[in-house]
Amino acid sequence: MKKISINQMPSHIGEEVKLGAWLANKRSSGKIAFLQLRDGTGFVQGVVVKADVGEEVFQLAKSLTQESSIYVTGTVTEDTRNSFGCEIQVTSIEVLSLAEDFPITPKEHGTEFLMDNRHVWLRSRKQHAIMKIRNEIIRATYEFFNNEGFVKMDPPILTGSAPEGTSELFATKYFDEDAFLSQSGQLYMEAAAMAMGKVFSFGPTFRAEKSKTRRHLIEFWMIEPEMAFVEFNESLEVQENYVSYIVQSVLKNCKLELERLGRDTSKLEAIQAPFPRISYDDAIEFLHEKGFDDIQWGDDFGAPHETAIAEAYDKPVFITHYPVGIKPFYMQPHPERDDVVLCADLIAPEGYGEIIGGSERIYDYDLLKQRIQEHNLDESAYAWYLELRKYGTVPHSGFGLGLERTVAWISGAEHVRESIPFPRLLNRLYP
RNA sequence: UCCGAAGUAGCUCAGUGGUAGAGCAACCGGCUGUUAACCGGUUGGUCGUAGGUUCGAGUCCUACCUUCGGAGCCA
Repeated sequence: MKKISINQMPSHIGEEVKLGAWLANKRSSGKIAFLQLRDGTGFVQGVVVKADVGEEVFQLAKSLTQESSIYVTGTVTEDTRNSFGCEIQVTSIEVLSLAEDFPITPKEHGTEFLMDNRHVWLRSRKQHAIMKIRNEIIRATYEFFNNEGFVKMDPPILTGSAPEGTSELFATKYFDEDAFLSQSGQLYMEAAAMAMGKVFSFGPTFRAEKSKTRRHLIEFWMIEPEMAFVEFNESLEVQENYVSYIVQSVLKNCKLELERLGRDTSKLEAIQAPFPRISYDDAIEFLHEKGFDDIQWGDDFGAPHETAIAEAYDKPVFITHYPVGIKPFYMQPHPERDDVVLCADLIAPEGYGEIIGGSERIYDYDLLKQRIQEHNLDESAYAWYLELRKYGTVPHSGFGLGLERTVAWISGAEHVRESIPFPRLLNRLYP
């Protein structure tokens, strides 16, 4: 008899098969029992009919506890009453381990309890669906950048200096030296782009910020492409094509998961390049028209401002050309204005906030050196970065996409803590 | 760091100065198509911690702790 996984069942209808599974839940009456089975690849219902299996197997089925691990043998049948399309008519059950007192019952739970039990919360249908969507976004990311001729290059995680000096860093020791966990691989990716042309990284990022919102994690994953000979507007096109690609990939390959999450897929279907662009200048004017009198030209947007702008569109929107004073030192100035830079943030719809920040980078040696001095940065730490502008400098652009915010948006999760397997939050280092 | 809310059974909550409650989970029983199944029964408590007011405090007061939501900052 063939041992298969749940996701293979639709192509084995009518056959007798064996499944390794956990019992997610069960319902039973005097003569029939329904076992909700899961094996990681999917969820399926097992039907145990007393008249067919006999007293012994039936009593065994009724005695199973939530999350017990079993081997189930039975015949795969078609069933159109559920969206998966099949069931298994159980003939025998082998108990591998009888679970006791599984903490997450089929009832509501509070956030703290669920987070304390994250190691087993991941087994639930909703969390499983979000993790599958996260995986699909990662898979589509590799596919997109490979198709576009990018090379994956990995920047270091341990660094010796603060790349931007703005956010707080996690400090650690590197033998006798001070070291910090990476908060962005960007500067290294610029060096990589000068070697390989178009590159992208995908790795963890650490920010010791005391942020406590649904959009913030202390440790999160970022995709950072960097492209030589690519100017500002060309970079925006890559960004909108990339975001469209991952959304459409999820729609195509995660139908069951989106359904299980109750996601409104019509909103995702609309996510097709090109995306609207609004300049910082126009955004300020727009906000004033909307009655926001708490922001002036030169201020950075707060969360309510971003949300108000995003609500005006049914696609992600680029906010471009921010004032030079509220952006990092490495951004290329506008060719005709010295008060704004060639940068753009991409704001996701439905209040999920900024998912991409990007810019064209300064490629003139003297200007970059001047900016490093203006920002009071340690010149010796940036010597290698500055040198990139000495040896055949070229226009280049890049951006960073926050994976968890993107996962939260596409899956409709209310908080980024559900879009990463083991979230690191302000007061959360366990499990 | 600031603003707001909340801590009562394993979990989710009710209890508004006078005997500590319900649903779910667990356990026992019933039920042939259930979908957070349903029905009956049983078990289960240092009411976040410390102090105070009161004849009497889960309830009122003070301090502290923890969690949640938001702000700032950012992806």
